[in-house]
Amino acid sequence: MTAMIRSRPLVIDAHRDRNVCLHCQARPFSVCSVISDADLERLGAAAVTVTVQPGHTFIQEGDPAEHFFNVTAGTAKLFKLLPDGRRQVTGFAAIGYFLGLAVSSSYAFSAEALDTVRICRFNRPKLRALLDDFPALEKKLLEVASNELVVAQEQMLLLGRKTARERLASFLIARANLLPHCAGHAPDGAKERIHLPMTRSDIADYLGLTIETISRTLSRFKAEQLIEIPNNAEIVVLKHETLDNIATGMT
Amino acid sequence: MTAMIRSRPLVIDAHRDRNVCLHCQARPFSVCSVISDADLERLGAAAVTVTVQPGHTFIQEGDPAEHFFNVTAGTAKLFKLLPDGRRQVTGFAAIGYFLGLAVSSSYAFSAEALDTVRICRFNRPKLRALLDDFPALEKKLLEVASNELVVAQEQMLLLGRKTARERLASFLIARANLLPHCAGHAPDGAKERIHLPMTRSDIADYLGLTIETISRTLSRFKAEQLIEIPNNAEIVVLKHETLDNIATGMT
DNA sequence: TACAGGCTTTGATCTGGGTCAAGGATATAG
DNA sequence: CTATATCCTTGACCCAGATCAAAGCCTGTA
Repeated sequence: MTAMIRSRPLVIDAHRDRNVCLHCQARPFSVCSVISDADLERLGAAAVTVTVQPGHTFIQEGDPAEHFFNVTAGTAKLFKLLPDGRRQVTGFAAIGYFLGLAVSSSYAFSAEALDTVRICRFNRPKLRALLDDFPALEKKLLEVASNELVVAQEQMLLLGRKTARERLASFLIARANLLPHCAGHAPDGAKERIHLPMTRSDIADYLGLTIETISRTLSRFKAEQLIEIPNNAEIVVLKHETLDNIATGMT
Repeated sequence: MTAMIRSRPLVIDAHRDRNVCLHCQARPFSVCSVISDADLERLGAAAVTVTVQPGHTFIQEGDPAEHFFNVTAGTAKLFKLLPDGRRQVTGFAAIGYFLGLAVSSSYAFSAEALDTVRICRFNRPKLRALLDDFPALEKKLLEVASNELVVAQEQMLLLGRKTARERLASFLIARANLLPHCAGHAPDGAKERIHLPMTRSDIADYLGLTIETISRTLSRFKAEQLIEIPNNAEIVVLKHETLDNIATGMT
């Protein structure tokens, strides 16, 4: 039974709860945080909860953009392809991420689940109605879009002008800053254990490098005692400040 | 007299016309297009018209973001710098461009006028008031931000995964598609004359290359009869389709 | 007409990161 | 426990584009 469900790439959760949003773990991290508790039922009614299995591509670049998504659990990679298969990962969508800003009539990117991903799905008309009814939601989306643009420009600087070493350092620092405690201010002593749900190949495609360069550069960081690599999915940042200096080209 | 004005980097236009917006050349291309004629006076009252001389940096990355701008004439380059001077041009802002989306509390980029640039300047509180009074304006900004994100992701693909040849072809095609007539559908026969207000150095910093590579690649395109270069600020696209195929990696 | 200063082009050489290739670690299936 | 697959690491070598260097070529000034 569970095996059967496991084998299906997309699962639309059967039993709908009118209070899904009220108990949602992702709410404080997402655009939904601007909706008051009183209006949550309205929000929940517009959304469909979907579970995506690891490796499944649930948004295909170029497809008509009928749905918008909010990630409530897991992580997805967002990417664009060239005809010959070259890939650029444009970002990773984790809990709270609103998917569907970089969208006109069709999706500008594809999205694939890295692990088991849970999403809230809205169709266009229902989202439109929500935005009309809750101006705060529209304002929040604009704010989120602005932040995404800042991040995108930072990534252009990385892709256009940084060395492999600087790119990896930037990536590790950005990941470390996602951690709840004292973002961006960890001293060189404190150990920060960061989780990497993506493969080396995904990191390479995100940073405009190859897996070999990722591997070599991480090995070098390890040799320099800047990081530890307990396993492939985790990295311990030993010297946050030093890595931060490398990331910003101050070396 | 004119010489004196020329020497000042920023000129705030003295004689304010309450109907500035009504006769604005940039309106059809800008976010202001969603404001009805009846409300135009309100819009004009919130804006200050400013002229920026070529070469002047009128937005400095990191400065507190007190103003938002709308370009009404000329072109500016938007860029980010690394401490050692490496530069990434993240875009070019021409007529109708709204400056201030990639902004949190401080500017995420610098902006420098390439030629004489005219801008409408809004301060934060006044823009906030306009957005509250005209929800259509907020919706329009979200739409514009979405489009910018699509463009930004396309640029990440270019910077992360395209060859020098593909980058230049992409740039020329994007410029050609800015031309009013039949965007994106010019046959290989038709001549499209594109204007380049920026230097080779700016193009290099936009495409993550060096001026030498820009120059060599353009020379090669010329030798292959794909383009003509009547002067440094203009390029005639002879084979749009062929360049488009190069741009998308289909070669 | 000459000269200065800033772009741009072109050539020669170098190198960071890509490509190719071999092995090692982990994981899931049988 | 072994087989097969997938991912990761490391080494040897190569090349697209960077760097270094030297002319051209405008445009404005006098």
